[in-house]
Amino acid sequence: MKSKLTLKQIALELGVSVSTVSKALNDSAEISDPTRIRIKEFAKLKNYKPNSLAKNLKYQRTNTIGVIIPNILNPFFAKVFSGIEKEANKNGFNVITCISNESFEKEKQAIDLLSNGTVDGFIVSVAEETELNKVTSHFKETISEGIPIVMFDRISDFVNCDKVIVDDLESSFEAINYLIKTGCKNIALLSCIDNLSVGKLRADGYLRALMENNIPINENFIIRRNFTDDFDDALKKLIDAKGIDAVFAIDEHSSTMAMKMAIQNGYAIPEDISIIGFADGVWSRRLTPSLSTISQHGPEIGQEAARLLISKIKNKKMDDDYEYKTVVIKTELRQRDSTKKLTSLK
Amino acid sequence: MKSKLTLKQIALELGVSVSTVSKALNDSAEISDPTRIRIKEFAKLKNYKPNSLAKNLKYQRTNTIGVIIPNILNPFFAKVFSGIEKEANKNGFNVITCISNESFEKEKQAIDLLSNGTVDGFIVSVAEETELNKVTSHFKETISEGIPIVMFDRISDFVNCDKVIVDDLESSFEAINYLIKTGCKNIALLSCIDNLSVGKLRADGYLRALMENNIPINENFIIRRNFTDDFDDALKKLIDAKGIDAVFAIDEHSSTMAMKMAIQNGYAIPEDISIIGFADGVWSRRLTPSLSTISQHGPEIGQEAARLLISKIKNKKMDDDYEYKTVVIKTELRQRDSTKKLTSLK
DNA sequence: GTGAAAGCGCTAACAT
DNA sequence: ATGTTAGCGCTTTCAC
Repeated sequence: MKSKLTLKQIALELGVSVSTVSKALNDSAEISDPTRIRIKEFAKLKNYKPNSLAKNLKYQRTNTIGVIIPNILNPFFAKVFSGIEKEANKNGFNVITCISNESFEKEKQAIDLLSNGTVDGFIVSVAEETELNKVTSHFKETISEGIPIVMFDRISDFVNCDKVIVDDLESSFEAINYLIKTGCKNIALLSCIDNLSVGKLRADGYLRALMENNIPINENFIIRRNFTDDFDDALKKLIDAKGIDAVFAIDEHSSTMAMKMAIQNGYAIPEDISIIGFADGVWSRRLTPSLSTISQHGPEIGQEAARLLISKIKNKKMDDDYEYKTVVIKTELRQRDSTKKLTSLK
Repeated sequence: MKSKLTLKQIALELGVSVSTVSKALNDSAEISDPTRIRIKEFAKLKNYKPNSLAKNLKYQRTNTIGVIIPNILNPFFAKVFSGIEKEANKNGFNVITCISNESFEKEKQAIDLLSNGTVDGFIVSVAEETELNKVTSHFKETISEGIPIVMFDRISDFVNCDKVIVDDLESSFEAINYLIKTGCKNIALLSCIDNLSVGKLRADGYLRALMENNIPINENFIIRRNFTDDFDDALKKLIDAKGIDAVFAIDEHSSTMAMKMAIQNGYAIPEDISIIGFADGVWSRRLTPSLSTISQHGPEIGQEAARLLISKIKNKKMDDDYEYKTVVIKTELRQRDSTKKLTSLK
C-alpha cells in the first residue's frame, strides 16, 4: 500500500512550493499557465485526491448530513431515505445514517456523536420512545449549538425547527369520505400505532369524517392499539362478527392483516368488504387483490427535507429572524382493487 | 448561534495551556488530579465536544465506512444495511451510504468521492450495470490505494477482496429437492434477474437438482429474463397452459407475480401448485397464503461484511501475506403455506 | 508569478 | 505537573 499523495509531496517532486501547487490545482489566476498545466498534469497522472478531512477542517464544514430514522426496514422510511440521498448527492452532500430502532438512547447517542463536527445538520424522524416520553432536550441542545435539524413524519411539536409532514388528518378524512361515497356504512378503524402522533391524526380524520356524514361512531368497530401483540385477536373477533363492510387500516401491519383475515373468512373484496390501507406502493400492488392505499410520497418528503436542511446549512448567517417552516406534502388515495370504483357507481 | 468551543478557548478561560487541557480530558497521568478535575468539569459544564475532523486528520483515519448498494428499496439490501449499521455502530464506526441505483457511473463516482479520506473502507454490492460490463477498475484502484473493500451478494470474481455471499446454488438445489420430495414433478423456473450472477447461480441449482433426480428439463417451464418487461406475459401463458405443479421463483417480482397469477387462475396453493420464492420475510408472511421462501439472512450478511472490513481497517499493517476470505452464509428453506408439508406426507 | 507563514482543532514528543 | 512546539493536509494572506 502506497502512502497517500499530498500537496507537499507534489511540491517536493516538482520543485515548487505547497501553496503554488494548491493555487494551481484550484485554477488561481496567480499561477502562470505553464506551471499550472505542469502541476495539474502531474496530479492527474498520479491520481491526486485532495484530502477532504483537511479541507473540511479548514472550512469548518463537512458537506455531510446526518439522517436518523427509526427503522430502515419500514419501506416508508426506506423511500424517504432514498429521496434524501438523491437530493443530498445532487448538492454534493454525503449522508451518514443512524438507525434509532425506536430507542431514545440510540437516537440521543447518534445525535451527540455526530454533532461534533461530523455532520453539518440532521434530518430526523423521531423515535417512538422519544415521542412517548416527550423528551426533546437533545434536539434543542443541538439546534442551540447551531446545528440545524429538519424533522419529517414523526415530528415533535415542541421543537422549533423545519418540518416536513403529510396531511395525515386530511387524507384520512378524504379516504373515509370515499368509502362512504361508495356505499360503505359500517367502517372499521384499525391501528397498531396509536402511540404515534401520526396514528392519532389518522384516527382523528376517521372520526371527523364519520361525524360530518352523520354516521354514529361505533366503538366496536374501532381497534386502536400501541403494539401488534393482541391486535390480531381483536381483529379476528371484529371480522368474525360480520358487522362491517369496510376497513380503514392506518398502518402496514393492520392493513395487511385485514386483507389476510378477510380472505380467510371468505369475504369478497371489495364487494363484501372494502379496504383502504397505509402501505408501500410496490407491495400493495403485489397483494391479491391489490390494496388501495393512501400514498405517503416518501421520496418527495425526503427530497424536501434535504432541500430545507441544505439551504439552512448554506445560509448560516441569517438565523436571527428566520421563520421555521412546516412543509405539508399533499397525498391522495391510490385507488386499486380493494375498494369499489366510484365512477362505476354514478 | 454560539461559536464552537475548542481546546484553545478552554485553555484561555482557565489560564492553562492547550496541551494541558488535551491531556486532562484524555485522562493523561501527567496531569494532577486537581487541574484534571477542574478542566473536566468546566468542559462538561460548557458541553465541550472534541472536533472529530481535527482528530481524524491527526490520526489519518475517519472511523467511517462507505456502503454502496444498488437499491435501498429492495428489502434484502435494507436488511443487509441494517446489519452493517448495527455492527459498525457497535465498533464506533459511522456509515456513509450511497445508492448506486444499479448505475456504474454513480457507483464509480461514489467510490471516487469517498476515497479521498472520507471513509476508511467500503462495503459494496455491485451495481447491475457494472456487473454487466464487467468493469472492475474502480474497485481495483481503490484497493491499490490501500482502501479495503468488502463485497457482498453481488460480488465480482475478478476483484481480489473479502466477500460475503449466500450459497445460492446449494440453497436452490435443496429447494428443488424439497419440491420433488413433496411430489412435484413439473417445476417451473422463474427469473427476472438472469443478468445477475446470483440469478444464474440460483438457476444452476434448479437445473442440477432436476438432473440429479432424473427429471427431464422442460424448456417451456423455464422463464429467464433480464427485466420485468415481458416477464408477466410469459408467466401468464405458462400458468394458463396448466402444465406445472410447482414454481421456483428466484426474485421478488417473479415470486409475487407467480402467487398473484396462480390465485387469479383459481389454483389452490399449495394443493394444485406449490410455490417457493426469494423474498423478504415480513411480506412473505403477509401474503395469502404465506409464501415459502429461501431466507437470505440479510442482517447476518451485513454484520459479517462489517466485521471483515473493520478488522481489515484496524490491521492495516499485515496486508502483504493477507489471504482474502470469502464467507458463505448458510441459508435454509423457510417453509410456510405455499408448499406442501413434508412431515404430513410420510 | 511564486513562496513563506499562519491557522483550522487536535495530539504527542519534547522541553521545563 | 505543565507548557512549548511541530505537524496532520489544506487554504490564504502577505511578502518578495
